[in-house]
Amino acid sequence: MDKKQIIKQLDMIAVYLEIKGENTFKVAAYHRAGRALENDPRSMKEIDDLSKLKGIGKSTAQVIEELLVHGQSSVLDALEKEIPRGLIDLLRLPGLGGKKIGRLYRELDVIDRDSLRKVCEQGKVRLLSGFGEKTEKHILQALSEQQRPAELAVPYMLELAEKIMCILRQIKSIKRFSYAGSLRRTKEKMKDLDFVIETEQSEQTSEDLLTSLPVNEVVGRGEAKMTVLLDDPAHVSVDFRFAEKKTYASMLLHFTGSQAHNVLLRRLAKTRHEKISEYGIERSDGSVLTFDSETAIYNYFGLTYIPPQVREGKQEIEWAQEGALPFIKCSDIKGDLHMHSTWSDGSHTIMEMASAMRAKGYAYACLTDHSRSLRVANGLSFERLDEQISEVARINKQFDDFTLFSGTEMDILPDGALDYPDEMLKKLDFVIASVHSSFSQDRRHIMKRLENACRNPHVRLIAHPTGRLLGKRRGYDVDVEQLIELAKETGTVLELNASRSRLDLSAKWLDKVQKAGVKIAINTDSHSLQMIEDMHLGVETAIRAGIRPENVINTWPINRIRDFLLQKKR
DNA sequence: GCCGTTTTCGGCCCGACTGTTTTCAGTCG
Repeated sequence: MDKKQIIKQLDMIAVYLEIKGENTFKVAAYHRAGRALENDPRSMKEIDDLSKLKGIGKSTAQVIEELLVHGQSSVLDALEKEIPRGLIDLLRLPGLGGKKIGRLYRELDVIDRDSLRKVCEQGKVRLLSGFGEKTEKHILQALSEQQRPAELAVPYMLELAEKIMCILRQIKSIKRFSYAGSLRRTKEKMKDLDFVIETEQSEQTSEDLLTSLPVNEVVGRGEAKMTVLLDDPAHVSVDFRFAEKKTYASMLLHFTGSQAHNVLLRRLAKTRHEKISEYGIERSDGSVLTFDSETAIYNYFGLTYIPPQVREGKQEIEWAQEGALPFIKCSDIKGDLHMHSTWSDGSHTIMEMASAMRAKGYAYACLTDHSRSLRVANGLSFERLDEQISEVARINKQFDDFTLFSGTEMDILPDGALDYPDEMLKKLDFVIASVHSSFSQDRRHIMKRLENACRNPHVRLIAHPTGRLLGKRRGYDVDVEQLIELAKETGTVLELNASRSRLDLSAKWLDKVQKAGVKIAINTDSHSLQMIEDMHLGVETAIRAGIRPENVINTWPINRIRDFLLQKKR
């Protein structure tokens, strides 16, 4: 049994114990044992003494040992025999937790959704002490509603968040605001949206929000927060937390999370006989400190600033105790090496794109329109590419503080051939190769195509290496580890495509890319002026993977990039 | 169930909101 499976079994034990009404700390202990395994970088084989891990003691170590040796756990087996499986599903219903489900099971013989619906319809639930008519009604409602997808992808959620932010900017009682939660941590998927809002009149603000937002249902509303379900197709849940000026930073820190990170911070506070909450830091004498920024809060604890993307409750506190985290920042980016113009499928002219890149403060950018075979994108013929090279040279003359490179995003054709011959490619400053067709080929064919591209002396970068579209399609069957090896061997750069719909490669792979010593380029693949702004999503994804700026070629100054492009590949 | 530079026993992260209750438990994040 591998680590993932073992963690799942530990979490299952915790869930069963929760329904059994066990001590919540015992329940948490099983979850914590799972997290301890998850956060340890070693494989199960490499971990010799389980109980040495913090969070794993005698009992949980025994359960894990048993799972490793026999593939099953007597503790879990006993729980499965004792407690009906259908109850697990009920935990997903909002408002129902282990305690209530346990009582429904013991007192009304509820074992699954159907039996729960029956006792609700019979009016039996409202008779239990601690339950009432409203609870019964809410359960019935939850049962009848279709299960929403557990998590939605970042492109959908970010667009929704942007619409909400437009509305927040119009509301007069709002002094400032920020999105928080998973979106601020740049997770690829998330369950809901969180906003922290500074206001002196929270009552008025929530009133204004309700009149201007497309709201389907108000889930909860109080002085300090409001939760609504939006009227979008997915009925996304949005939390608004209201803060005063002096608590804003603490509120933002708290609601950016993650939960696991907050737990680490609270434990750290506790060792200093202090208490941290969304309202500030309470010292041992009872006085409460507030802060102007998240940085000030971290510094108070002797930590350097921790970017949201690494606040996952792993080793980030220890790293920040040792000194500044050496990860890339948005301000490190000096250029964007992948963009399109009206010459292929972009919406803006070469001049418009170049000017926008320059206005963003970049020292350089590279125009990479599509190649001839990509007809749907109006790919450039040999003649048009020649023309474009001249046009780029002309435009380039108009800048003295900005360089526009001439490039291409060339298709790797289904048979593995490249879309332009070498004589064409050598005229260009920068050649990107990517897969845009025959996604359903098997792994062997896909890898052969990528290998051909890597081995071409002119191809400097493989764009969006897996071809995935977040929330839409999985991408093609690529062996990323083998691709990293190929990139290393041939001196090819791998892209982190910063477009919100891609974020490809993902943080998980980027970590391996950096460890292999392969260089990365973070590019927006912009097809419009607006898309240029997605660069921060790429940088944030890189931060999640712990990428250092020196390993990202578009952090390099113009001279170094120019040298790099002039040099032959390895 | 886990843990110990306050502790081998008695804690375990903190607060908002709802629905049930007349002071609080359960759920959620």
